[in-house]
Amino acid sequence: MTKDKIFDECVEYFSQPGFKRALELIHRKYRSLGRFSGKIILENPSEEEKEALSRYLRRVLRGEKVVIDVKDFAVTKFQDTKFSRLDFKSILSAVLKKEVITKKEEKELENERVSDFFKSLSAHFDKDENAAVVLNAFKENFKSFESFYKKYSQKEFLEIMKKVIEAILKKPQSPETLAIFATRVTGNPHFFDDEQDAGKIFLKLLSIINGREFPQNAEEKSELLFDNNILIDELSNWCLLYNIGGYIEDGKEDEGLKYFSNQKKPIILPLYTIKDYKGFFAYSNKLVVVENPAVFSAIVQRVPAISAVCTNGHLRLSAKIIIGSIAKTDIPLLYSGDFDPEGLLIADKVIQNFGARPLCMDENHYLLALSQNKIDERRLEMLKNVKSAQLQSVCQKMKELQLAGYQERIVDRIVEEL
DNA sequence: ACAAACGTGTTACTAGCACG
DNA sequence: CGTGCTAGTAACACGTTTGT
Repeated sequence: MTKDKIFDECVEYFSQPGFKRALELIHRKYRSLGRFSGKIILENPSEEEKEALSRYLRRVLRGEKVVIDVKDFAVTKFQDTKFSRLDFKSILSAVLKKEVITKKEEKELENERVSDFFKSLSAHFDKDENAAVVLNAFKENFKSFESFYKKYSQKEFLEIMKKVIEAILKKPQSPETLAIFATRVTGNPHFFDDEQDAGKIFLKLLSIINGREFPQNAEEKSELLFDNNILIDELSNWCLLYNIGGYIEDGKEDEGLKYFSNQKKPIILPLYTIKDYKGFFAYSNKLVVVENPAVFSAIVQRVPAISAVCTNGHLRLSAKIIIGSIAKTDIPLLYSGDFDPEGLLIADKVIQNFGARPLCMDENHYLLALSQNKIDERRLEMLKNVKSAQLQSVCQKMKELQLAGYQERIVDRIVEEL
């Protein structure tokens, strides 16, 4: 009889249904121990199982529980069969139709696969020193990319990573929109869109290389990309300005903004336009920042000499760039917003980031601005994120009253202060 | 003595909700 | 309709316990 024939015969023998459960358990034991030892326990064995196992182990098995010594099963008793020249492990593998390896071997195998992956990736960027830096950052932080690695086949992931790393190496020297940038690098304008995995991976790696946290929201995303000369939402991310000038290059004032200021006309600038300025400044000796466009409008009409920025809700990148730039010119910054959790959170950010002074945002003005609108528990929770000392007392009062207050009601007081 | 299993505490994602 | 928040859940790492 040839070796193959006896192997097949052996597989057939162990494939009988009575062995199935026992062999599965033996397989599990081997995975954890790395050898055939220990005990397995079959609860409630069927007659079929008892019969098959009794015959093989040459002892009578009965009762609700069958305990089998794995070493006895796989080594001692196996030696006594006519299959003794065969390897029990390969038989087990053939019967269960799966690999018989330990957890440790499994890990090592996986590590090897990952290391092969890195090798192929490095090979693609052969001798490029800049790439080596990026590759290193990727390797060292591989953990945070593992979910993507698992999601794709190695080949697919390799292709994605090639493009992502290429993109980082080719990031623009002067501002460029994401769609144009993606087309330049990959031929596909949507390749790095942030709902795509490639976009997420790109952002992740970019944030690591920039030594930053991964962007938590749309604004942080815009900001990270903007700092790398990539623009998203370049037309929808805008900011409302009044009496504010800009520098085209150092010291050279922009005539366009100057014209609108002289005309006392508010204007809206999108990120797309903002990107071309070197800096911004206020024509007035102070800057007032407001959340609400209606209040902005009232202030501009009644105090025409003021310089003003309207954030129109949450602080967006366009407003941050302009306010940040004006803050550097060392003039006082005043902020006024609504008295609700969102409004105080915005105020907190403006105070923390740009050293602004709250304008009419104390407890007294809160009481004047008070409405009947209830604030629920969940929204009140947000108040605990307010860090500024200047806002603590009004936060306290709000938790007490659980009512919102609106800027519109205190426009007169705001105007008086300016 | 060693590795695996278990339990616990922390972190990363996801879904659902309220707001503008 | 998109956004940011919280809370719930899954994944993960660490230290301890258990079994051979």
